[in-house]
Amino acid sequence: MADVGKTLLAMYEAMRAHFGPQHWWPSSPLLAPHDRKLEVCVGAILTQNTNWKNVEKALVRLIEAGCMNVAALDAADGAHLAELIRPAGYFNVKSRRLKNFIARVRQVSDGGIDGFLDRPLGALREDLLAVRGIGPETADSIILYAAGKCTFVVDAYTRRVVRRHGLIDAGADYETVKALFESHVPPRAELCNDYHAQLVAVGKTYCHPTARCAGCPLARFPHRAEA
DNA sequence: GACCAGGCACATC
DNA sequence: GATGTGCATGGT
Repeated sequence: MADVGKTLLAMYEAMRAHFGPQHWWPSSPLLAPHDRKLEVCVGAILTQNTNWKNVEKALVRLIEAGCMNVAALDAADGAHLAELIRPAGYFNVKSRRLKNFIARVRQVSDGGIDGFLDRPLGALREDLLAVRGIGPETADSIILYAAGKCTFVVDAYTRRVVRRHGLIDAGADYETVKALFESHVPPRAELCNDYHAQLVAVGKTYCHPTARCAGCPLARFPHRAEA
């Protein structure tokens, strides 16, 4: 516990050296630049408890149907929207969640996704969390990857890695884990972005109940082997 | 055929 | 306030 900040940065450097930059959003080639931010928002909702490959299929279907814009999503019939996003699973609930999100966007910024996102981080986060179907992880994903503002996204992988490395209590909630990173890691959006992606890579490849620590870029940092 | 994947809302205890 | 359950597809 000598210097948590140094440890967290060293862990990041080790992961990045091992996996290379992860190029998470907004690097998807699916859309023209002016629609990219909306695509990220939609993707953040569709990826809830869902493999990203399936989300991409749903995003392509929305784009091909001409629905990847605020007006079209707002006007779309819920059942039709559900059918379009079917490959991403949970299509009925996610259709409602998308409609809830779009309604909030129109309410706040008179229709534009840029106007909605380009506001102070606190107000934006509060608005997102008020949408039924958007929890803290999805809200922070939108803030970081769509709005490009610096916030730390915490997911199951993040929790598991910091817990195993003794950086946080077992019962720590979302905001506590988020605060750990935000109080020790330089507040740069690119860093928040790639750090989260690196943690996911470690979590998928090494840091889970059945995997071994051998080969993990974080193996040289103090940790427990068990889940 | 079981299990998991870039969660959240709601019911229940 | 902690824990359990439904939502649903596609890949391994």
